[in-house]
Amino acid sequence: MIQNSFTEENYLKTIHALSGREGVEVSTNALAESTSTRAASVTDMLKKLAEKGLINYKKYQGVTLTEVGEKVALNVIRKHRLWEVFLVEKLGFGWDEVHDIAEELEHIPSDVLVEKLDAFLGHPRFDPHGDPIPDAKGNLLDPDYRLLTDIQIGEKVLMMGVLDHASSFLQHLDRSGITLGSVLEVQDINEYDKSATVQINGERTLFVSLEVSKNLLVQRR
Amino acid sequence: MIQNSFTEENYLKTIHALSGREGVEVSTNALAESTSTRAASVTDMLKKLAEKGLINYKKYQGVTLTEVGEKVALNVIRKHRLWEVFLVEKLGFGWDEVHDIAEELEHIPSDVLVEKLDAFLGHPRFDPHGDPIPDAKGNLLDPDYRLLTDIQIGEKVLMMGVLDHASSFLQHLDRSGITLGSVLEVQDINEYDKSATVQINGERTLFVSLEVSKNLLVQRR
DNA sequence: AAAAAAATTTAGACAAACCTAAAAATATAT
DNA sequence: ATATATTTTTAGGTTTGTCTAAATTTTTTT
Ligand SMILES: [Mn+2]
Ligand SMILES: [Mn+2]
Ligand SMILES: [Mn+2]
Ligand SMILES: [Mn+2]
Repeated sequence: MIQNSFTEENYLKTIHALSGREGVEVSTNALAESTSTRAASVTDMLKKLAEKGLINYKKYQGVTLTEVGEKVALNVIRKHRLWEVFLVEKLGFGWDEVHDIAEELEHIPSDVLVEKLDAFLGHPRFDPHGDPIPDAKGNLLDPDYRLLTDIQIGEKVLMMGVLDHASSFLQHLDRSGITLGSVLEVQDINEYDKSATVQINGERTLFVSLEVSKNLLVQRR
Repeated sequence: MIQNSFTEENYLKTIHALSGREGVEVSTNALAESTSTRAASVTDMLKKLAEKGLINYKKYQGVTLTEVGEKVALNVIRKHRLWEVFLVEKLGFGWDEVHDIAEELEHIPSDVLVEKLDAFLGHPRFDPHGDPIPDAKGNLLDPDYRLLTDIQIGEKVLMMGVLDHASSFLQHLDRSGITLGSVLEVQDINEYDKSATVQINGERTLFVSLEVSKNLLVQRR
């Protein structure tokens, strides 16, 4: 098996993220934006990845992952999320502190390591942010969560994940006492600013701004 | 704090290893040999490391680590050995399987990560090969072990570590049933080939070749 | 359908870490 | 003390992943 570089893996992961589940074409500029590089650099890399058979690329047409590229991307994502579980569950990091470290750990190349880590963690299905962890074969769950903004007054939902992974957002949730698994009941929605009054675990009530609601993934129970 | 590259860290670690505890000058060729590069490449890197104040370098005179360089090297060694403990103790790897993976993990840059890992492992003082783990301040124990070749007939010693870290050697020890902590009693030494008859934990006796004796670190009890 | 704007690619460079071949310095042998 | 051998450095290139500026293609507007 040929080794992909750190950088190549990051491009594949980014293409996967921007491509969405429908596998839509990703533009050069979108990739430049996401990878904090210039469009010209992206073009260079796309040529190389196409050469290696990891992406489908036709000049000016955007890119999608090939089957092989998808496999590689999902394996990197698997490692990222497993390491995040390790950092939170075993080392006691906060969910707001683990992304950057996992960003490095995800490139450690050893299949045995990943499988042993997975077993050590008890084969977790979700990472600390509620994102599903692909299995060793590259199967990725697609839990159909909805946003808190889509929930009607009176409904009770489970907090299942976040759209925004920024540590500032996660820390805000910590201060609000909203964690994965919290039961949220929408008691009222303000007409003017769409902020919601939400009861948490049948206890405290809390005002949740639209900005926050838009980034909370929840599930009906 | 300025970041050193993966490669720079490996050079510093190698200089530390070749420099020994006396901090003797390391030659360009020795570094080329150890890093599997050419002397010309080593010279390039030495210039850069000297520029950064990590080594003392005068053309043609060999190199030593500066205080700062030593700190960096010891921190990399600390991370390497802690990760090896993790891989063996927590993930169930054999001591013959962990070196290459730790070689990658040792470059993950996060002081908090190292300290949390250290705590999670219970502040181990030695790695799976018996090598002492530097503390957070860069203090490194210097246990004065001796080689099994220096032990007289009739003496009982504790197996404390290995000089050779090659997996082939470690696997040979596994097959012989010699592990860290084994009590070894030298019962006889063959005049001709210096092979030893050794009793392990007061049980089985075993023939140990000179090649093996030369690589076993032991301690009088 | 042409013009203007936006997106993308090409051309030409650069830094990091490596290489080979040649030159220079140091060490060893006569 | 010279000659020879060894070690180390310099000179000039290569590859990877990046950059800016210019050229080209595609998209949008008029
Ligand atoms: Mn993450
Ligand atoms: Mn995550
Ligand atoms: Mn090791
Ligand atoms: Mn070790």
